[in-house]
Amino acid sequence: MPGEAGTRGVRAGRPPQVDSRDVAADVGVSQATVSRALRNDPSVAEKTRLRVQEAARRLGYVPNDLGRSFKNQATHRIAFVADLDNPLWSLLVAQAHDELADHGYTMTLLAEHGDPVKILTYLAGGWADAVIISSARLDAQLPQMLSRRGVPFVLVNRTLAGTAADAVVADNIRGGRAAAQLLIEAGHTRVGALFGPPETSTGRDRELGFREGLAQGGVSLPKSRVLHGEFDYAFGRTALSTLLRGRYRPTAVFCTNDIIAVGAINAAHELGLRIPDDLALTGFDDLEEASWPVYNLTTMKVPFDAMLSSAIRMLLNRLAGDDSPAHVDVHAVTPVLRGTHAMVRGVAAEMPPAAAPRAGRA
Amino acid sequence: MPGEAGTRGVRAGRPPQVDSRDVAADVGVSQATVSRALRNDPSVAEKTRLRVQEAARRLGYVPNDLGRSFKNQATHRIAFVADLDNPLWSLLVAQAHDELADHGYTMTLLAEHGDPVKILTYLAGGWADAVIISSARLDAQLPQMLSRRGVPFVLVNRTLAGTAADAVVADNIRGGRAAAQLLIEAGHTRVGALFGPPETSTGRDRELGFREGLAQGGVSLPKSRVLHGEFDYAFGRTALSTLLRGRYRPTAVFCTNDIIAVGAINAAHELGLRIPDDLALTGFDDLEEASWPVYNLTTMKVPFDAMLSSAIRMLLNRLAGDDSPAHVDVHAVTPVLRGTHAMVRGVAAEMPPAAAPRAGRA
DNA sequence: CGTGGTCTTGTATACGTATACATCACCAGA
DNA sequence: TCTGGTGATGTATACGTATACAAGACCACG
Repeated sequence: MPGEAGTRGVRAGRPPQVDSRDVAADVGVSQATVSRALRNDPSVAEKTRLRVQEAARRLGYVPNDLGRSFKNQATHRIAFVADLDNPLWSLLVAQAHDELADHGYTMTLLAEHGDPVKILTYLAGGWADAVIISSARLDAQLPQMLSRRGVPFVLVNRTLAGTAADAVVADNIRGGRAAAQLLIEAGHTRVGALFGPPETSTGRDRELGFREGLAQGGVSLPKSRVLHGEFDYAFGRTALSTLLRGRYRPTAVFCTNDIIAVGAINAAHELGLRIPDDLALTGFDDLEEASWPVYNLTTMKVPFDAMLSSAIRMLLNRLAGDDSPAHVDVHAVTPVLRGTHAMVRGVAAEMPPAAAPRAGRA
Repeated sequence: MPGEAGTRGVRAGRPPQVDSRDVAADVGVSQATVSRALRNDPSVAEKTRLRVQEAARRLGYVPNDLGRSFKNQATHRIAFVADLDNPLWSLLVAQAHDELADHGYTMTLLAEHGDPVKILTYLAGGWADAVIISSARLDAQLPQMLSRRGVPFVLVNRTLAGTAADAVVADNIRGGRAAAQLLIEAGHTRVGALFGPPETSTGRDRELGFREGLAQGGVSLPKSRVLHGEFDYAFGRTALSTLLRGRYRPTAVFCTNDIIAVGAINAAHELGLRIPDDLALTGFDDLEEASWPVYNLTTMKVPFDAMLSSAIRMLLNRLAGDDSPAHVDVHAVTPVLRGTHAMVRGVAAEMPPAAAPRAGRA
């Protein structure tokens, strides 16, 4: 007969694992009673529960999570799909970890750049109870596949075309508009832009809003002063130099997120440009770095904390059985005025940048 | 009879899950054959395997990961315990994710600041096959508990007192010494230091090495020019100001990691100090930011890529059955000379900092 | 035509836990 | 004393997969 005592729970080369039956044998009760006692089932007599708990502690019993998950067909685990090439993810992941832990969930990380089929195989196989998707491209197929499989998920920071899905986003269009107004009010007329990837909703919407804002203010945005690229440092750094090589260089540049702006500031620093005198910049996101003295970046605050909390709340509700229609939660964006934009007093600089007197507003 | 078709695999409110028996019924073979066919067991006839695979695809069958993990008592999942308060973690996690994925493992993230008992409960319960610990305090109990439980683990970047455990570290003592020599060779005699937490091996060893290096060069390090704090931006920023308030302010400051150095540079920027003319700085780690123009930080390169790869290799070997004695892998640290240290030409500045001619070396 | 072997598939079972149901002890009330 | 009820525990089973073992089909060869 297989499964004799002594052969059970032996993982190759490891100490034999104590299971609930061992505890039961020790106390002299059934395995079921052990299970109940440790889960504080009220039907277990107080005295028995104490004896079981004592024995469990003494024997070093820890419930086997694999058995438990298997039985319940639930893992208490939530997958976080992030774009690990975008530094923003670490901010979101750290917060998500803590909030999920508060609710008894753990988090596993999946990179978006991984094999999508493999990712789906994991997720469809009961690998996690639900999914947080923090950085989807508009054409991503994962959300549709998940909803077909009935795996709850929520999109954070970005949305998707077509799919009706729970999502939490910032009001990127308004934010883009506000950024445009900021630069226009400061007197800039020769404006440039470093836009993010058009296949992301953030990239698309911020660009859209910014263009709208400029149009409302009667300021044009010629193609020669526009570049598209990734949401990363490298793009900001190289693209700014490119932008400044043009014939009519901009006096102000809209950067579609703070990372790009940081890259741009570094490029400006390297070129010996003074900010905001020679060149004004705005970012988007209000990462912590934006407030650091070396950057002191004027930007649009995106309330990631609140957004992520909201997303997690939505997801936990779904897990609790909420089956109301998909909901998109839009959070307002607020300008944070720091030192990288400035009032233009005189005429904007020509080829050799002339100093514009500083007039910080915040 | 329970378990009739139609009631199986129904998770509350979700589409019924297709299991291997459904596929078996569809093809007209046994469940065992399905399992074998999809795992490419050579004992399955080619024709049968194709029929099974076709049916699996058609029915949308995905193996239930919970059942599989349960059966195998293995998750193909590795836990990464990190200190989420230290920005360094995101660098390590991103790389670990990809390397583990290459080997068929997924990664779950656990914050060190979480409840240690809960963490242990997870890990002892078969929750992950192995553990990477990236940021242990010297007094951490987790490693001992893991080794008692027989859960394979490896320490990255930091080591522990007493415990014999697999670990991969940088040669922090030598690195500290090299940093001291660097400043001494540049002519600094009035040196200060922003040391990290003494209860981390990195903090302790880098401090030790730096003190040794200074002693060898005959340079003293009075208490008034030393501060201890966390490995974070806030410490660097506030501590530098404190340091400069002293009577005999340092002309050069050793920062125990790059994050602290970045904080210090920001503080210097805020105070209007020129670097390296008014104040020289060195960091430690060589994060990407160190090379950015606004920082241009002279630092000690810690080869995190190689270290993490080595750690993962060690861990996978353990999982493959390697039971050789614990091994500590020490990686060399190399100075990266950039713009924040400089040769001191004249006499070091007194209270009102006088300019020292710039003499960058790299 | 039987025998032994090879290929292929089926049958049965185990992994550890949670829980529906059965059972038993005990006590209150008639 | 018997009945019905309650509280506590035991028994049996299911979750989905992987695999040892049994067994059947088929062929080659004597």
